[in-house]
Amino acid sequence: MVNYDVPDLDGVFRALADPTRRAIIGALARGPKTVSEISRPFDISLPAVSKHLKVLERALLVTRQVRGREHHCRLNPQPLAPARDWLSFYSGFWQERLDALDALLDEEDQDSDEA
Amino acid sequence: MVNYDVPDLDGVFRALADPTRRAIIGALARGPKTVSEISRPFDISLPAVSKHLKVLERALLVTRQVRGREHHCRLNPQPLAPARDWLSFYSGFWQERLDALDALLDEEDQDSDEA
DNA sequence: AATTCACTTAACCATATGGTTGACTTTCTA
DNA sequence: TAGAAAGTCAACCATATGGTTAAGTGAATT
Repeated sequence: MVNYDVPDLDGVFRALADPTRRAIIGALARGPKTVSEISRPFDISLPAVSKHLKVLERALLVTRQVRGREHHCRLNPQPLAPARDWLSFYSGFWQERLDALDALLDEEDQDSDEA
Repeated sequence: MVNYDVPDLDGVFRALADPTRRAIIGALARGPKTVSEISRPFDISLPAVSKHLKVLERALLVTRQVRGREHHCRLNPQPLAPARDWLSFYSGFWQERLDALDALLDEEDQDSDEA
């Protein structure tokens, strides 16, 4: 049983950690595509693309609709949001605050070293 | 030779695809820590933590400053920004536009099926 | 009915990952 | 100066990843 309540950051980040899969997402952002259409620009075998799609599906980033012998894949960007939020939390506007804090802590460390 | 111009999305996303490493980042966001301090809350061996830190360092997310026998680790959030930007591009406000486009393409597909 | 097309599955390979324990180096301390 | 402390490194293990080719399944075409 998979837990749909807690966002699967592991799966999403792992899915994004491959340039081929990111490119697939980029392609699907322009609209749904069949597996063959997806695989066309890549210099790898169809089974390799099939595996990448399975990883993306496991992360719920891609859904598949079978029509006859064609599998139409579509991007589902929803799971990207928690990942983006996680990253936004740890990067961005409060960076300076962190830097200032680090500098302060460094001074304190040096003070205690010198004491 | 490592390319510092192009952001290493692979490395950053791979580094983030592990809950222990994300927790380490969370801990370091509260200030620099030694390796022992970092490893304390975790139920894994010190070498395991050491490996995680190496992955984070390779992604330039953590820097290390050796003082005597202690290694002080510090979070470097910079590499998170390109990852966050990538995610922001593919999730967020223009989601609705994509949904509308998908729906439109679906209608066209059905039209051509029925023709 | 035979063949081609769109895919998946299976088996295999090399390498990476995440963990362990044990040995080692270096630094601090009693 | 002996020993403890902070870490890394090395070797090992099980499993995952990303790729391949070959075979299999089911739908369209001729």
